[in-house]
Amino acid sequence: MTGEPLLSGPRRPRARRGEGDLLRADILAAAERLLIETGDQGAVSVRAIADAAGVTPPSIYLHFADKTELLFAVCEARFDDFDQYMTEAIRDIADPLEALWERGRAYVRFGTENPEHYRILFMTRPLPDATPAPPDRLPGLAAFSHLVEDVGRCMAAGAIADGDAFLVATSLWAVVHGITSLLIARPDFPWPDLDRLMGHIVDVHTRGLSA
Amino acid sequence: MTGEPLLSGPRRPRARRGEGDLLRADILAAAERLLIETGDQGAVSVRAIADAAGVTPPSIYLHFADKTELLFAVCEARFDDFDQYMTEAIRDIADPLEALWERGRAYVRFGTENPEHYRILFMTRPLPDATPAPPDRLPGLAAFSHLVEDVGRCMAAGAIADGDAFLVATSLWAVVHGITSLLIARPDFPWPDLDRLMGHIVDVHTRGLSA
DNA sequence: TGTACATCAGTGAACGCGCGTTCACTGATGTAC
DNA sequence: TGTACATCAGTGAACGCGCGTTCACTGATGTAC
Repeated sequence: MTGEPLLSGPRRPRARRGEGDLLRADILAAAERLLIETGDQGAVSVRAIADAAGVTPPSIYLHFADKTELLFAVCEARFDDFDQYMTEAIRDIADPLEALWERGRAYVRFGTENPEHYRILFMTRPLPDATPAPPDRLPGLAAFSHLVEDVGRCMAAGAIADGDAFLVATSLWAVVHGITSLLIARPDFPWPDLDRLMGHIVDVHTRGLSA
Repeated sequence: MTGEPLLSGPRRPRARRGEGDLLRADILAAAERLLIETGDQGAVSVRAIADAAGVTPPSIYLHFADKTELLFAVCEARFDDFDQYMTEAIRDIADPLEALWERGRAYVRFGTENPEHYRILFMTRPLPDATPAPPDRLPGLAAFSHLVEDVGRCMAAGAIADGDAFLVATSLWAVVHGITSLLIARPDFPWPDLDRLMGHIVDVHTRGLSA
């Protein structure tokens, strides 16, 4: 009596000698794909990832010490994407205040279009890795620094009142995160039209932060 | 050879006839206690809840159809607490604008002091219950309605510009939720002093929403 | 050019575990006569 | 007041399952001579 095949998906061809690291990328891609498909971090098991990558579970451990390290690596890659997405979105905007608001809109857009990524990035408990990572390599720090720089530019241009750019950036982050995460976590709420809501928030902050 | 005892905690005395519902309350209390202690919804198993309540796992099913129903019941109770906490906090504040801001501060306080409750209420995916609950019984709606009323009072008093109270309330909710949930999910971030941050946000909104 | 060998990518089977849930049952409690 | 009985709260054991991880291995690939 033969058992079920260990791999239900297509089998991945074995990498050539010296090219073992190719599998690492495939595993990361598979893990991310599963996160998006299932929409549930808890449902993404090592077995499922291995299957999606076309290999057997032990192969995972050739490239990652354990499941935690694997998921952490997925997050790091996503943070980079997120930062790039926002940078791209405001590249051609000359007015610093408009750039700041567009960064906010891009933030909400990325989050709502990639809810599972966003959930991993900002809505889950920090991995119990216990090593709080040196502040200069805190995942997501680059993106936040870019926000602080945008705020600084607005202050320099006199578009918003001079003050603590870090404090202002933190509170703006809270606003866009609040919208994004509530849209993800409470889709059943009778949300007003998103553009209208964002417009209102931009208005309030334009007046509230004006010089 | 005798096995391990099924209950590691103290055994709960059997309820008297007709008082079986007492266990229901004990189970809810135990589930909530575990959520707070472990700080992880996934770590709260039916077995652990039963043990904490001093009964065996099958007893749970005398009172709840399944685990989902049990956790949902816990959430409903928490929503009520949350609403009451905020109502209490602003009871003696006559000025409508000051009451509005204090409601916000109470919101953040409740969330950061009860992070696991808050996580269940607003940071987890809606239970796959699939019944989106009639809007009038949406858990948490009472609390939100009270916020809308506060905003309406501010508009009536001329403390903030007239407009769509629902829209304003939604965006204020997003702000306080943003702060609360980020504080919970990203404690390692170099947060500014919370009072200072809240003060800044209140200032911005006072100016931004002024008539 | 041919062959023995070391290296490397990946496999198959199994481990021990905790999970949600079901089922047949026990034994205390209140009730009817 | 005494006893048989129905009811009810809760138990003990087991179910099948999927999990993360380990271990000894296989077989293809490149290299040294």
